[in-house]
Amino acid sequence: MVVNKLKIFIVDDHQILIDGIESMLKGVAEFEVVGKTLDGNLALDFLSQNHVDILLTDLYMPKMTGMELTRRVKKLFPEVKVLALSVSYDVSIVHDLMDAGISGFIIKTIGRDELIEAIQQIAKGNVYFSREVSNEILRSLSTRNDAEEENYRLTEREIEIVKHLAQEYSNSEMAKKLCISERTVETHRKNIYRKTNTKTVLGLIKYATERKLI
Amino acid sequence: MVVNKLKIFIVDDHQILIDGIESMLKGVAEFEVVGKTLDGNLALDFLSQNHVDILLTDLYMPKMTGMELTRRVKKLFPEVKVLALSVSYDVSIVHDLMDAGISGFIIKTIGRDELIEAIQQIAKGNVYFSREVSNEILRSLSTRNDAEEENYRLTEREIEIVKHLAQEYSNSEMAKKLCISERTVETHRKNIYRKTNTKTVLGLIKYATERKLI
DNA sequence: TGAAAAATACCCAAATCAGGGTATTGTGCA
DNA sequence: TGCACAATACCCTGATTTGGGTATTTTTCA
Repeated sequence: MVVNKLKIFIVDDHQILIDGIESMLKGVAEFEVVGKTLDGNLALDFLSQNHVDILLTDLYMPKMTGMELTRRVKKLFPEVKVLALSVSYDVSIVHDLMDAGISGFIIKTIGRDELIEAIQQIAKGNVYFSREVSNEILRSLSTRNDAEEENYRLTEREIEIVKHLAQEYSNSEMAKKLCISERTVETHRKNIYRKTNTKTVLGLIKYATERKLI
Repeated sequence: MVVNKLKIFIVDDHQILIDGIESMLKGVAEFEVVGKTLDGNLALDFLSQNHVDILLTDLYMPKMTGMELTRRVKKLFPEVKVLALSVSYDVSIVHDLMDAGISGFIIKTIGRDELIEAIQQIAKGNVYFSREVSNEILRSLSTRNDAEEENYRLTEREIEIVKHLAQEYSNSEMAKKLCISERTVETHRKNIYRKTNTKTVLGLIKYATERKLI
């Protein structure tokens, strides 16, 4: 008797990881990788025309973040289960991901076996989090409310400013380059500092680098 | 007739990438993954006891960077060819890697085919760089020699200042912490900027990081 | 012991940034 | 159609940094 295979779709901006995961999942009889893309939009296109059980997505991607992709997927195709893959964990983002309807969250330090386990669990309807992540969630629940890490998202324009800051542009240089007033640049910068809770360029660039915003 | 397989060893702090690459290379008859670790030191241990043709290593790892691993490997086992894998390219680091004796440098946006090609090329004794990387190297070579790279050395105190700057200390904070006048900190800073030919904290930190001053 | 280098400190001025506002316009979503 | 948000721009002020000096003391080393 033929069992229906779990149809899996992979999104990651690193081709090598896609290929690797695909090779890895090929060895599992109950899985079938039905597609893969480097970019969230193409994933949405695919989902609109094909049946997919599980969407495995990287969180930090240039064009569309895993968060945004999850939101859209759950809105358009709520039956698709989403498993997020990240290089690191960050409790604040996990919280938002759960709001967005994520089914699981694993970090890249895990191996083949745990990946397979995670996929099997969420296929059953369970929720799966890497041990590191769930520990951190528990820890943060117990020490909540002291330093409320608000999770503001930077707008595209703001990220553009951050990228320029990373290249050592001054406010006036950015104003010239982007054809906007220096006042506007200052406003963006203020908003960015407020949202990221940073106070210096260096701190901001560290923040942005850690979160792969740039 | 049995052909000798290329013995490959993988080092990456992300287990999933290791497993993925291994699965990927398993499909290639001429390759054999003889080992893999999450950590450079264990790789060195392995190399001391086993024959390995190619060491495939991530560049950014917590305990030992790919750069350091490359240096040690080429010193202890010069016949082992090293292929570096990175999420992004940075010309200055590529230059240092070549000094360290690297055979190839690829970025994670490449796929299975290019990875295999890269391994085959460097096994032959050739050098392989991802297109993005080699383009950038050529570009940087063409714009060389304009800003004479004087090799001033920073004093210990100056490096101490740089380290504090990297931790987002302001001049007045450093003055307090180091028990010196704010004027002195300013002087150090001026001298540092002059010696390193930088103008901003961020630029300085980049300079210092590239040269491993901090 | 004497010269060189390093660390210290100060003066001055201009440029830049940080942080507090408010306000207008356009766009997309409910 | 109206609200929320993004992008734009301006006001103000104080803090901080940058960049040009000079100068003294301490350390290092030939």
